Amino acid sequence: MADQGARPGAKRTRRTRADVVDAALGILDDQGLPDLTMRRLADVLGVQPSALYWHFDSKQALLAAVSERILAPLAEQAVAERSFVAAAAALGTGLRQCLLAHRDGAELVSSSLALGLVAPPLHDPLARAADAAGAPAEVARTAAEAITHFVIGYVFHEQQRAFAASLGVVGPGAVGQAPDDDAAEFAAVLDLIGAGLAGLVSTGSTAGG
Amino acid sequence: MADQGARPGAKRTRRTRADVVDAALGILDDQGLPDLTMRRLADVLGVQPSALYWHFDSKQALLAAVSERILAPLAEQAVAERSFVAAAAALGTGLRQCLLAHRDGAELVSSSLALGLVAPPLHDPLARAADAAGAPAEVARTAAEAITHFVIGYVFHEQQRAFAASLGVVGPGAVGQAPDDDAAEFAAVLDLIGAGLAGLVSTGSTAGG
DNA sequence: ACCTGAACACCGTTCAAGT
DNA sequence: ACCTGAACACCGTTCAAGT
Repeated sequence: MADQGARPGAKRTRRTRADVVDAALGILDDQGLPDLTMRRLADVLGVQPSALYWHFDSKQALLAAVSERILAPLAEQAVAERSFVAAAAALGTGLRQCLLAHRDGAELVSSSLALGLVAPPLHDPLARAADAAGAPAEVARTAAEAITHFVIGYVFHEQQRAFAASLGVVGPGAVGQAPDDDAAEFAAVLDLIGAGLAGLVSTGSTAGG
Repeated sequence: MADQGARPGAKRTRRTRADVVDAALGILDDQGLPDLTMRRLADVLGVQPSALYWHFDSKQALLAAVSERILAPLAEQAVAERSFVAAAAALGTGLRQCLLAHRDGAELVSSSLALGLVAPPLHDPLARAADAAGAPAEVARTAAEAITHFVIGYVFHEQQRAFAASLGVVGPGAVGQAPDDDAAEFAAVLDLIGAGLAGLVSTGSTAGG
């Protein structure tokens, strides 16, 4: 799925947008986001850097396309959960898994999302879940905000810490956190948000608006 | 506090670490994080770029020092709240205010934090608040994780959206969100987390560990 | 439609040398 | 202790021109 490109004798004559995204995802997974440069990407594709600007307007636009690909599995995820709170938790874990599936996934998606170049991944599915469960739409939006920001922030931290550890860097934030504790801690905090959410669903209104 | 540097006739002979951080913060506020380059910073200080490497080992180390300065007001904030949940909410809003006080504050702090070059800003004060209120330390840690990640993610989004709007960019994520709604929405989600937190405090244990 | 070649205006970092 | 000067190895992007 990602191992095409500079295979010595196999020169494609033409590339498509999807080919470029494939190659970019390959570099991301193998080398990480800092090494995902237009010049390296062009190299892998056997093309001049300027050629990439025929396919994408800018590097940011390219990264947004990669972000969409990373988030794609989430759209296929069934939201047939027994309750709205359960659906929210399932989508939160699903988002985490999408981000963890690719090196620096959280950082990449975070910036595309923040720049508004990619659609918020939880808003639509949670709106549908709320509709199905009879929960108010305003609660769905608040829940989507809370969970999206928390999950991205959390996984960003996870992935950066993994990177720092790979360099042997030990900073003030790296105190005795074993990598296997992450999933448990993540689940704990997600439950925390879910508990608040359960209160909102029964009340039917957000607190600050 | 930030308007010193290339004042034409006023050439300092020597600079201190604090001078460099001052100048960096000035560039950050005036031009934003992408324009905070070692070369521009050297220019403002009337110095060669290489001179900065006497004061800091790397650009990341410099940015960490700037992050610490941005988070400094939080340390002085009194945590004498009536309850643990109230203290958590107050610290969350305090963190948001620190980040909003400087252009691209959330992005900058987020990366320093993720790299472990700066101490997590809420862990210590929340641990003290839990101690004072008789709440378990494990709850304080979970709360700190949830609130820190949420606040940084939220403000990151706020600031990036403000930037995108300043360029006239309209993407799939920028649908009808008035900038004045941010504070209300922020408060709503913070309350959401607080509600879950209240449950935890009475229970005395986190769910996933 | 898809790409080359060459250029423009930048980056962070290192390191010998100066005072 | 603090900084200069010069270099190294890069960046993203534009644009005329080719096929």
